[in-house]
Amino acid sequence: MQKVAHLPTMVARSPHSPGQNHLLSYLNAAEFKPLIAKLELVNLLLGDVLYEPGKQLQHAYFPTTSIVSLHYIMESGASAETAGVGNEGVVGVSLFLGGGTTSGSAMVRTGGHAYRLERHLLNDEFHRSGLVQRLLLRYTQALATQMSQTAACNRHHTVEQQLCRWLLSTLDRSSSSELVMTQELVASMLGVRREGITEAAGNLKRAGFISYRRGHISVLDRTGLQSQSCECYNVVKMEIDRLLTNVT
Amino acid sequence: MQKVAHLPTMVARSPHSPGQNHLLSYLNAAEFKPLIAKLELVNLLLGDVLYEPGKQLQHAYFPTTSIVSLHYIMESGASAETAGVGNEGVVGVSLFLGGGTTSGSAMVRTGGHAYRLERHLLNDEFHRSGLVQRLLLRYTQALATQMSQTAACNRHHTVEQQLCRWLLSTLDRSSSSELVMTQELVASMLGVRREGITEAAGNLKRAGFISYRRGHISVLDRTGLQSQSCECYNVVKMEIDRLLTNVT
DNA sequence: CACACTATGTGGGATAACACACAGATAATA
DNA sequence: TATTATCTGTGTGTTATCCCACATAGTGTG
Repeated sequence: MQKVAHLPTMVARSPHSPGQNHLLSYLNAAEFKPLIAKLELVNLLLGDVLYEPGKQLQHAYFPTTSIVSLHYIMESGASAETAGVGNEGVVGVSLFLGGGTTSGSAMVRTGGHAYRLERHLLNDEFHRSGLVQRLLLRYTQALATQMSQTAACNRHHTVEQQLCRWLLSTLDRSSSSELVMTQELVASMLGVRREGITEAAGNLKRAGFISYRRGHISVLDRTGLQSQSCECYNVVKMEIDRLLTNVT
Repeated sequence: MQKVAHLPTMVARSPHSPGQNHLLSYLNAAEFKPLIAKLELVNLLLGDVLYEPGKQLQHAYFPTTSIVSLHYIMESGASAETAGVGNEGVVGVSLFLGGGTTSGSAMVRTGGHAYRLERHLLNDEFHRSGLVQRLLLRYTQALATQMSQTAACNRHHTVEQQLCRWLLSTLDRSSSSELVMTQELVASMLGVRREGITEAAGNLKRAGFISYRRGHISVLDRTGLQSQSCECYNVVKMEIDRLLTNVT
């Protein structure tokens, strides 16, 4: 998913580079150097909460190796992920949309790095109405696509199909085929019971698509997973590609 | 929901006025007269399709008395509404977000009127970076809130709770307490079977909250419906109010 | 008025997911 | 190494929703 062909000069050689984030990788022109210089590299730990309902977000986060879950926590305490954000996107669209806060939360679901930008700097850049604005708006549409696809998927597809979709989209945001996460975490992201994930994962293991041990899931057969996944994975992936490839 | 207190001059006295749409009601300053003049009043019929996956949208629609459903149609043919748009919003955010098309569809679910604006005119105005842009971006966030709340709601709440939520939000967009719609239509919007709606509606009727006859549903006790509804109705309503009240 | 069409009501059986309870296995720590 | 935490596996029973079939009741039309 991370196409950096349009960006020969910024591809990461050093362990950390803003170019590892797909949106930031577009900003290689000289005019963006001052902006890039203001990015702050942060290390996000599993479970870190980037925002909560009603709390003013202070920074936008551009993940590189981390993955963040946007989710809603119900009054009952149950929760459900409505979208995920990895190196293809940015956490904090409400900053430039104007709301400042949202009714949902953002939590780190895979530890790793991200570059963050202070909210006023992001807003100033957004209102220059240039490439950054176009990128952020297109990404906003990609995010809306994810949310509405999740709504339809939650309605019509089985836990096993959804687990496949979720593993595939997580894999796209990871550098390794071994994902570090417990079944408990996956369950809370999908908003189902842990036992349901145990059962679905058992099926996928028996089919030879994945293997796992306590806290780790390895994808052995990506194609196999796709065959068991619902269409939602592809719909979202293709829409992200369409919206965020060759933005000028 | 349609607070027009900030707009004393444009409140509808004539049967049709752009001021009946909450977003358009903000545009009462002299500078917007040329824009308002370019709005075209259209009559939308139940079932009209405003856009489909992959098809370039030609106009943005600002409903006044009509209600439009944004939904996704699965490969299986099943569908699910991901958000509704009435006099509080606009259909076609993908025009200014940059995608042009979406993976979902938009269909009229309550016949009525809307004002439409040719896509280039909308885009030009958006890029003036003034009030219209701020309104559209805030509405975009409200729409995203609806989508993600629908995702969580589909995961955790019962058909009856969701029916209450849906009736309440439809009522907010209607001038009458009698909604013109079949149980079949409601079922396809919520993405459940018609029998499920028959059963849930029967319960609400027995409780005295609604009455209905072939093709018509009347809300008798709004408070009763709220008591049976999930929290999702209020979350979305309050967020729309917060985001779209007193925008300057 | 008769008819066709569509909407609504209801029942029986299947199934996916839930809730709870607990056993076994693995990792972290003392 | 022993102990404790936590994670994973499994069973039983329950429930919401689905699927299918068909009965009943409105509504519009010729």
